[in-house]
Amino acid sequence: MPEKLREIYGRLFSAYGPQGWWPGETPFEVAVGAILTQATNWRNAARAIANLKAARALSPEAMGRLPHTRLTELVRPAGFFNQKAKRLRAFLELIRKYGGLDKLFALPVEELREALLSVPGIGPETADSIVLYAVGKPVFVVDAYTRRILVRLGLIEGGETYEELRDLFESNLPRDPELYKEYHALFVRHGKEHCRVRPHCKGCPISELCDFEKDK
DNA sequence: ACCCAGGGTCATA
DNA sequence: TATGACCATGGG
Repeated sequence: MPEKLREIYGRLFSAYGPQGWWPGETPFEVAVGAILTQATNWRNAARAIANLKAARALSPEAMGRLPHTRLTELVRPAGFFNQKAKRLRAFLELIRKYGGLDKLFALPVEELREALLSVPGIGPETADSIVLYAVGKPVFVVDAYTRRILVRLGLIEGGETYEELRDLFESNLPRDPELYKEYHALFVRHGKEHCRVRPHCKGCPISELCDFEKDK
C-alpha cells in the first residue's frame, strides 16, 4: 500500500505539478476559507474572503466586532450564507474560549482536532483542513474525491469511515505536512478534471492503475 | 434547464 | 446505520 500511494502521488504530481494550496495570507484567513468553501466552488469562497478583506474583518477580533447581519452580507457570495456566518461566529467563540488563535492552534494535534470538531458546523474535513493548511500539522484531509478516486482504483470498497481513510494515508505515508498538503490538493485537482461522478477518463494520468473502464 | 462545487447537520425509518 | 432534505450562490 505505501508503494501504491507513492505511485499515485508521483503520477498526479507529474501530471499537474504543485497546486499551491492553501491560498491565504494568514492562518486565520485559511481557517475562514475552510469554512466558506464547504460544498462550494473556491471561486465563490474567494469572493467572500475578498469582501471580508475589504471590510478589514480578517482577524478574529475584527470579525467579532461585525454585526451578524453585516457578516452575513459579506459572506453572501459563498452560498449557504446564513449557516456560514453562524459557523464563523461559532469558530470565533472557540478562539475566544482558548484565549486567542495562537493559543488554540498551539494545542497538541489531537486536542486541536477535538476542539475544532466541537464547533457546530466544523466537521472532519473542515477541521483537518484547518489543522493541515492553517496550522501545518500532518493530518491527511479526506474528501469525496479522495474516496471516489480510491474506489475507482480498486483500493477500497467505499464504505469506509472518514477516520479509516485518514488512517490509511497516515499509516502508509511519512508524516510530512508538505506531502499531505500537496497530495490532497492533487486529489481535488484530479477529481475535478477526470474523476467526477460522471467520469472523464480520456487522458487520465493514472488510467494504468485504474479498473474503471467506462467512458474510454 | 439542468448539474455541481475543496460539507455538515438534522429528521426519519 | 443509513439515506434524504436542506442550506444558496455562481459558473459550465
